[in-house]
Amino acid sequence: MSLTTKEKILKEAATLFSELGYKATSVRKIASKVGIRESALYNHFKNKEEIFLTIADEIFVTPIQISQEEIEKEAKRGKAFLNRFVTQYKLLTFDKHSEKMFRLLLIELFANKALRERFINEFHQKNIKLLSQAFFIMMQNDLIRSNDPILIAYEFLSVLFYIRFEITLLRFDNKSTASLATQMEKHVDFFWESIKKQNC
Amino acid sequence: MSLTTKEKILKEAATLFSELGYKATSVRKIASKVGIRESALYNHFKNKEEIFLTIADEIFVTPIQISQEEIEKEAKRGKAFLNRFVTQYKLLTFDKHSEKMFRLLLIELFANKALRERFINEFHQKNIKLLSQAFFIMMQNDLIRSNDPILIAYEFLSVLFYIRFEITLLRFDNKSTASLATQMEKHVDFFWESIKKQNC
DNA sequence: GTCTATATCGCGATAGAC
DNA sequence: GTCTATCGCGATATAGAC
Repeated sequence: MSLTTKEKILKEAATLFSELGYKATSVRKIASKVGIRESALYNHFKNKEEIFLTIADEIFVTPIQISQEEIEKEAKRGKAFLNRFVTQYKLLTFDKHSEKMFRLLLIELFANKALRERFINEFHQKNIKLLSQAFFIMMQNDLIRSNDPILIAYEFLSVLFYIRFEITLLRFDNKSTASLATQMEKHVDFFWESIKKQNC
Repeated sequence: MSLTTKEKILKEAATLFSELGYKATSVRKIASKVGIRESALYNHFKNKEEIFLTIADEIFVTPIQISQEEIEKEAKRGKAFLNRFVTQYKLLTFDKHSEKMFRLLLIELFANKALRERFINEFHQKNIKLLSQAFFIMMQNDLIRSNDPILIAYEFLSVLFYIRFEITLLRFDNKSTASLATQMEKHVDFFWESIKKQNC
């Protein structure tokens, strides 16, 4: 619990940036929350931007990773793979720090081209690639009906993102997200029924 | 093409707000684009916030409306209703002004509580209500399998929103959205196959 | 490493001449 | 209705004492 001044700065700045955005967060406010003067802050960081960039790097640090081998193994299990994916997506959505970083990303998305590109690559493309690989394997194993794996991946991911987006909005105003917490599981059930091989 | 000064202010301010956000758009920049001094601007608006609020009102002005009667009539046509809905959603997504207003909404969403509430009500709830009514009618008419209409509405809308979100991001950097333009139609096809009554 | 003091800037907004 | 001039403020950032 005993943080260095530098760590305290990053902690308070992350909170402020993720609530007010880059521009509206002043060096003054950060210093005030830390309990030091603005000038003292410049002993730890070159300028405001350096503080922001240090924090922004965390946005794309995903604690959860699935290896290529795991995809191939897990995808053969069909719906169980989707459930596992959603469980991890839910953890990210409800984890306090991940929530903060996701909000920061959304707030700064149109102000920062680098963030936009990393969003497309790491939040969209990476997930689409992973999911379409899994759906392709499910088709090979005759678990789901034949279709474009990328289209299916798109359909599956979109709903999760939308729910996360809504949850992030509601939580910012301390509103209840109870109904949305189960929405992701309902999505897996509905989706699996849509794509699975029919036996009729 | 001959705009009054007040109209010019609104036009230039809308562009700036939708690119930089409220805070980063200065009265100075607006006046400069219009071709007048800042002080002259105050002859038309009380202050910066009044300009913003005038523009923000447009965000929720939807040119397209479907009446209750039309829903009941159109929903009976099943997939044709979904195609019509998506056609209108696509028009909004690719219309220059609507795109600008949507971006403004996304940029200011976490800075403005009123916008968040109107987003939930008018972009989410309103569409979910309309769609779930339509799906309910489709179930009554035995066009689609029995299920929770709200769940299905959620699944249908989420994908459209996600595609619109991505298109808005890509267009901001003048990147191609060609593949996404057809993605919405593919969504209808995929979705209809998922929910329609099977005859097997 | 923190402080006080200060430089410099851009911001929103107003007063008053034309 | 537009201009010049100006005010007061809060912002980022630096210099130099302790």
